[in-house]
Amino acid sequence: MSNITLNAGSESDLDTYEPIVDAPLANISENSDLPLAQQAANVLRDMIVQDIIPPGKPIRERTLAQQLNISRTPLREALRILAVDGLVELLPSRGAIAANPSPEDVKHMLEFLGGIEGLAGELACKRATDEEIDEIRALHYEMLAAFARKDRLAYFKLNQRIHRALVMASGNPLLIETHERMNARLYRIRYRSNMRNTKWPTAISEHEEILKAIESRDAVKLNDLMRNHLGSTWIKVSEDGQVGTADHHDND
Amino acid sequence: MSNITLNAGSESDLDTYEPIVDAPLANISENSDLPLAQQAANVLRDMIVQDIIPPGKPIRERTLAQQLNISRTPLREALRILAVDGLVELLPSRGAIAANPSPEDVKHMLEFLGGIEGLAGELACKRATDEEIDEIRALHYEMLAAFARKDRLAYFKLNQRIHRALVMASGNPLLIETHERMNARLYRIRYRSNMRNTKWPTAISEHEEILKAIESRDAVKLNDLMRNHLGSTWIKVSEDGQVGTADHHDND
DNA sequence: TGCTTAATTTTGGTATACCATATTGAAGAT
DNA sequence: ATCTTCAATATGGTATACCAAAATTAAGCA
Repeated sequence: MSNITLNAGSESDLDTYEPIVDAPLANISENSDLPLAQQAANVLRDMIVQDIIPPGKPIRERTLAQQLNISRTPLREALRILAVDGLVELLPSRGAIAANPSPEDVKHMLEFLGGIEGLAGELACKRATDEEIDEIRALHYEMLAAFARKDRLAYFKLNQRIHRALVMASGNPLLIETHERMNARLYRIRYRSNMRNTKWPTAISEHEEILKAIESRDAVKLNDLMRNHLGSTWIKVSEDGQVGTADHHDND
Repeated sequence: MSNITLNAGSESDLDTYEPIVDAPLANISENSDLPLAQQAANVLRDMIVQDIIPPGKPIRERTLAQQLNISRTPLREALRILAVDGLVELLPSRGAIAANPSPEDVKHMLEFLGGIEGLAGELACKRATDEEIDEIRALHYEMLAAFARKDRLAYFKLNQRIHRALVMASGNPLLIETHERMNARLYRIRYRSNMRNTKWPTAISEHEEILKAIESRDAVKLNDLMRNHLGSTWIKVSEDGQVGTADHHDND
């Protein structure tokens, strides 16, 4: 039984689960033009993605609303939004918990994400501007720099940016949005996987091929590469066994 | 300026826009175990998909809540859900309107849906059970029957069922869900397109090929077929010009 | 001591009240 | 007659109140 709380500085699980270092949380401000529900959804999304709210953890409406200084109404709307996004699971008349995907779920998600990236890569080969490709190349070399320094965090973030840039270059808003959402759902898992990954050189060589493919605008090749690129993530994840934080019937 | 109202029996636009005949609307019942927000989302989804609420039409919370015999709270939650689904557009502090995709949007959606179906088809070739393929074959022949009778409505529904069955056979829940959602967003448009389609025989021959591919479990072939199968829809849509019901600054 | 059951508390679901902003319509000035 | 300005109204956004169903705890029984 773990005891992860909403507050930073909680006690257990920290030896096995390093906190995810990331951008600061989105914050809720009075003078934003966005409705509170939307702002709350953004904050909550960050909290779940960054493992501040770990998988399976019940989300109590009153307490969380109080912490965010909003009422339950916009918070509930935010929860509905995140449920459609797959980051929150709504249990009928039993409230919400942070999504807790099974290993099988993760396998499906990675397969799906690979497919999306493959499609996007194929389209990107046809539609990317030369400037977009230049930027991808630049990111690639930045990533190599992070690799050389063995800076796993920097590597991870650059890796994400490259994939994102490739998908953006597809020019299809639905691919972009779908990619972003699925990425959020997998972020936690891939982050952990990245920090432990022993097959780093393999990933690097795959990326070399990806860069070559987009540079030569080889659509079929890039599709295939990106389709299977995430496979290594799955191997890592499955080797590590643990995917989520399992049951969270305890807390606070 | 059109005058389509929520109530049946409205006046104009009916000569150019036949109502979409479909299954009865989901209904809101007291004794359902689903929360009202979820039920309302289902009803609203049907109303939008079936063009009872036409694209661009403002959705007034109080009036609609009254019509559905619920309060604004669950209705608003439903609107948030549908917004994530892309069926509703939320204008900040100006409420919600039924989604009104531009021709460009539709083009992207069809491209995306084709990609999803291609991926699903490829996986289906590898994973479909023989029984699933049998069922697809059966649906195919039912569809041919509808074609022989020139029963466009029956044809359309069977066509949808075939595509759905193929995607289901992929065994990937995310592909299935994504397909279903995108299908909902395109339903209205494809329905209209189907009712006017002049290249019916072409579609039929494509379906013959699709059936052959899944029967022989030719993954690459089926991917390609399904990927480009929807292209004809776009040609039709773009030829017809009008995609949505344009502006709806008037109403009620 | 362990199990069943009843009282209590917590929690999610829904309705309503209230507020601020946006929209509409009327009045007045040019 | 047209534009401007201001009041009236409608509408979305948020908070709160209330209820019913769960979950928890306490009490009673075997």
